[in-house]
Amino acid sequence: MTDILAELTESQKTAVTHVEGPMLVLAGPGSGKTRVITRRIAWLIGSGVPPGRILAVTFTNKAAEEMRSRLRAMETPPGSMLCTFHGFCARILREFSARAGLPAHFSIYDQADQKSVLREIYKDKALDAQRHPPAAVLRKISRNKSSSRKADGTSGDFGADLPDDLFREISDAYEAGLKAAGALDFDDLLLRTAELMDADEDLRAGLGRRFRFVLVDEYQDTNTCQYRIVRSLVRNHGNLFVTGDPDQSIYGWRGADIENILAFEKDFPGAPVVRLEENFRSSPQVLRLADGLIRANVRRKDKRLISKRPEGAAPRLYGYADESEEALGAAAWIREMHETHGLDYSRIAVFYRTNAMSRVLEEALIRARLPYQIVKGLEFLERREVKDMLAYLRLLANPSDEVSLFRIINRPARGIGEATVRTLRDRARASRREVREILEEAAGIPDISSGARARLGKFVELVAGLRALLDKPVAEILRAVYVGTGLEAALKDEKNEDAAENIEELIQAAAEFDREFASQGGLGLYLQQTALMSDVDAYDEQSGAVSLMTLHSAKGLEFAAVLIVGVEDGVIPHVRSTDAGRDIEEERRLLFVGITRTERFLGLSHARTRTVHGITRPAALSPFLRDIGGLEIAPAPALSRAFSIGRSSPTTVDAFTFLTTPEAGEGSGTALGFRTGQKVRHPAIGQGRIEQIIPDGERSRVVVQFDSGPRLTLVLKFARLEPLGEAGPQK
DNA sequence: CTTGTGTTGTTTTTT
DNA sequence: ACAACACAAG
Repeated sequence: MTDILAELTESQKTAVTHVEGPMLVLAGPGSGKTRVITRRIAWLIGSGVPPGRILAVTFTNKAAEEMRSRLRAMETPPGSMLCTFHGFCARILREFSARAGLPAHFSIYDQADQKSVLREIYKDKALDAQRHPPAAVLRKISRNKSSSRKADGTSGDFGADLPDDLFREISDAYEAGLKAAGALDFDDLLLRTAELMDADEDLRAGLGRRFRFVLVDEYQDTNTCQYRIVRSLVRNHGNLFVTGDPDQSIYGWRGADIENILAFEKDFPGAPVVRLEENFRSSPQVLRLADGLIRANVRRKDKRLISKRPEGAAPRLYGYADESEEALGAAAWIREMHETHGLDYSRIAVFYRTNAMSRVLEEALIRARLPYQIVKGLEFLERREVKDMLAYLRLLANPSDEVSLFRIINRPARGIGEATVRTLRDRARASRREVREILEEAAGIPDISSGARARLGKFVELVAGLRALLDKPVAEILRAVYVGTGLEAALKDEKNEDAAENIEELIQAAAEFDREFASQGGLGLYLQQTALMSDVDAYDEQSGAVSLMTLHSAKGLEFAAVLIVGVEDGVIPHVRSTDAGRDIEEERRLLFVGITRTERFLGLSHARTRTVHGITRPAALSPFLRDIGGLEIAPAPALSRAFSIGRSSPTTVDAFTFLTTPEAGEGSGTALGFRTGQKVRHPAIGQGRIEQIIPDGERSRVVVQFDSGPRLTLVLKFARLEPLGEAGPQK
């Protein structure tokens, strides 16, 4: 019991030893939050609470796993429920499937599955996917479900021709489709659980007794459904312990409501609030930068960030001509971190705003022969052959699963073509029955050719045969599917060794699952786990490789050295986040989250032009960096030539002078020193001629036609244009 | 019914 | 610029 409190600060102790009643822990980045949660679980158990009475909800499986292993290390008795919200809900819904009106083996549909459902609907209703983009429809459906607020009109979905009644029609058909397929999407998992507890008081109270102590991590990222679930769970005992940080709320776009944490004290009057403001992760320099940045936000709880770490290196800002140079610069930066500072590659990370930005980085790292891992776990599960295999499994577990059925009915090719499938589908729709029922009696359908009928019959038999294996270990089922369906033979025929290897890997992994979870339920749990896997879950801290990931994925992780690329207006904050009334503060928080992952070395980089969708545009430095103008940032030294690759030694930053010495930009009049027609030189792009001047105070811009081709609009202050031959030749 | 070609959107972030 | 997807030919 005593070592549970070892090496804790006073406020951490207060949180750890809290037992009855609600508590809010406002935990700044690096403040030992995970430690507090795990120690509190240990404390509760040490005080006699049976482990099974404790529920701790985390944001990612990774975080849950981390806690589990820390508890194991502390030799805390196992048995507490540590999982993600979605995992928890999936489990509850499976346990009480009958009361929830769900099939025992409901499927969980991911985004790709959702799209398939919509595709079918679009076919049925002859809708134009161009005019009414399915993605926009899905976004809206998701929003409605996860906020479970009355839909507040039709705000937001720009560009989508989606009148209310059409949306309602598609949305209704979508829900009907899911229901018929015995499937739930991610939002349903939460919504149905919330509804179930509202509708079934016995069940709600029972769960409340079962989970007498509820802990919720990352509370700032809960949406309305999750909030409802939590409130229902603790209604009788009020033992709710939440940790979070409003400044790290970055999931508003998927329905997370920062109000949940901001209003905690109103929801639970008198609840003690513990602030963890000491940061055990980042150097004072990093923290100062982060603090200066986040202070610009209005909707937050004021909070100090106090570094308990020794002084470190000054954060640097790097400027490059374009994203390729930036990527090469990143490689050089990584090398410097590794070689001069002796950091292991696995302690180094590069963050970016969008997944698409990883590509250039990858190319550069390959060229520089640097080991890296892209934290994107779903890539493997998204392989076609793997998805096919999983679709078979889902179909075995849930015969109604139409998306899975259509996916594999002709995979490998077994002569059941589009025409046949359409007939089945149309008949099912016409008679308002499930496709599988039609399929099973297909032998008697006259408008299917006898050949096709025979093939359908064989398929039905095949599936029935496989279904007999349902209770076997997952690896065994997978093997039977692989061989029995002829997939193995087909891949061999195609000489598709990659695919074959992937499937072998899948079976291997399943065998591991079987060993670990044999007792807790077979195929159902396996499918649930694979469906609820997330990107970060694949992050391997011991890979010995540099980690590349999105800023979103980075949350909860920490690295000795962090480089954030693309710190530009339009990237961070992202263009799509600035329009349609979305919250710009969330973008600032995103950068804050990225910065605060850093222990010692922080780099920010930006490119002066960036190519997106094949269009090259000039990119101004992120306006967020202006918020930290008063802070000390060491000048960015050009990286030593020894580290630079090819011709791409990084150029020193332009904007920097402005940030550190504001007076230089303001009154000097340099901005006005330019005139139309003047020849200028840009350190990265080369020579050019000013075509136009757009005066706009601090943000005065010039349009420059460069000799090398591009015509760019540049913000004078950032662009560091040199006047060239003032008395030079005039036309 | 598969295979190849052309056209289109796609990209913000994810459980 | 690229992938997915529809459409056309073999």
